Amino acid sequence: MLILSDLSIPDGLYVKSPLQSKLGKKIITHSILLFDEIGFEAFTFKKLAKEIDSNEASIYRYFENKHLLLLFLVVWYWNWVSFLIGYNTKNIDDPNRKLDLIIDNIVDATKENPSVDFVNEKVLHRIMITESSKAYHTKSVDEENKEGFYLGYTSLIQKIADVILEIDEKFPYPHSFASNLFEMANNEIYFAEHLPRLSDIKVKNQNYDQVAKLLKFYKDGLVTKARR
Amino acid sequence: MLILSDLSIPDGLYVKSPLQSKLGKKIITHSILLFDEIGFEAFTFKKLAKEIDSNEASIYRYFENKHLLLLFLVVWYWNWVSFLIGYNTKNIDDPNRKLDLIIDNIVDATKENPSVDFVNEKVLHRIMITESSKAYHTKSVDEENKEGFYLGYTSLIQKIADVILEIDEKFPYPHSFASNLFEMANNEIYFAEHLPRLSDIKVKNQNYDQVAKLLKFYKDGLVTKARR
DNA sequence: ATGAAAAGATAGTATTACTTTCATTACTGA
DNA sequence: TCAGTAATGAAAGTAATACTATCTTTTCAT
Repeated sequence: MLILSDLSIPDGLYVKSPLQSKLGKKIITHSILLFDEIGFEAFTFKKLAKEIDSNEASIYRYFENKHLLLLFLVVWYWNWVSFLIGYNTKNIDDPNRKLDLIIDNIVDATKENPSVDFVNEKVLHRIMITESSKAYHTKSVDEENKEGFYLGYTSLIQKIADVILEIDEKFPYPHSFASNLFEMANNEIYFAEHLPRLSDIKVKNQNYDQVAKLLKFYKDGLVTKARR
Repeated sequence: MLILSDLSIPDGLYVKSPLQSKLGKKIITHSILLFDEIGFEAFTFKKLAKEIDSNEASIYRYFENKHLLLLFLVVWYWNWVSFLIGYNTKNIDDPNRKLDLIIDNIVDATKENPSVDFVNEKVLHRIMITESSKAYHTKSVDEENKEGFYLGYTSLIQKIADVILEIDEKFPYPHSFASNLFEMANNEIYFAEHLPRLSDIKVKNQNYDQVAKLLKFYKDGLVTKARR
């Protein structure tokens, strides 16, 4: 089982760390389920409190508002994927193979991987697909960025960019390509499920293999030693 | 000047068409400015009413809620870009050149192009970059998709996909690539401005040339006759 | 067993997201 | 041109949201 402290999260994201107490963990567990069930817009602390037989005021002792709670989950997810990428590529030398594994983890980190007991990673992944971009498309991004809330994302992208440069040290857009892989993975899954005419991918039974194939097609087309 | 009826928008998106009356147009004009100024989350009909010296109830006669108002603007934007792409590529034969022009329009449709008097397209573009994805990442997508609210997007993507297939009839992901170009354009601009470590692009003075260059790099790397 | 910290319970406020009703203004067409 | 209708404005009301404050009870660590 994964150790919590591996996934360090900037304070400032929370009022009091939810990872240290029973109630805190219940908030995390059930906020994931509730976001998934009713979506970010309809989600309220009152509804969440009801789910866990607690009350609004208690939840406010952990998180200032639902935006920061979502951002907490998003940061958790970034850190978790980051951890898994390190974990799964640690003994791999070939950067090309490494990038393939990274793609597999980006597309579906829940596949045969360590997990944390009170976090349902499968459901968390679903939230990320639908809601994650709302966490950083706000008027408060710049301020939050200054506070280091996005270090999880930037360091994940940096890791991927490094592997891209290992394959092709002259590649002109390593960070853009890395973040695009990440964003595209979510988008393609979302489109396949909800707006299928925006995609050529078919997803059935939570099987995202075609998405991984698509990302690898991008990779092989753009990032190759022989390109120039 | 562009004729409004070129940009047809499904009814159901609005209670009463805002394009037929003075107040309706004021709502469109100022909702664009207000979304830009305070963001989707802080935007309310009450605040908008104050801006246009009207009142909440009157705005509710045009739009059910702010989500549908945003979606209206997004659909408008899709239709506008779609129109411009047709307009700017109509006498071009070379599909490769056509796709380059499409990319230019995706990245910055406000450059030297027809516009509508009561719509500030520059500001609208900014809203699209920050807020557009919120319009279709909701629990109501499927229902709204059934009502045809996303035909503007799907037909735009279909148009682009057709050009991609003109270049390379065997290209395996024409729709995914087309929608990714569109989404990536917005993302890269957003990242360049707010989370620069997620991108290699620099944007200064609203100059998005580097983004266009990036998208064309993708295009040239992936979509070529000689690829196989 | 005691004291501090955490959680629960309750109540309260301002704002949001609407709906309803009625009065006023504008516009339309015989 | 004036009667009727449609559009807008003004006001008030409701339920839910997004909090904050205060006080009591429970839990937990020494």
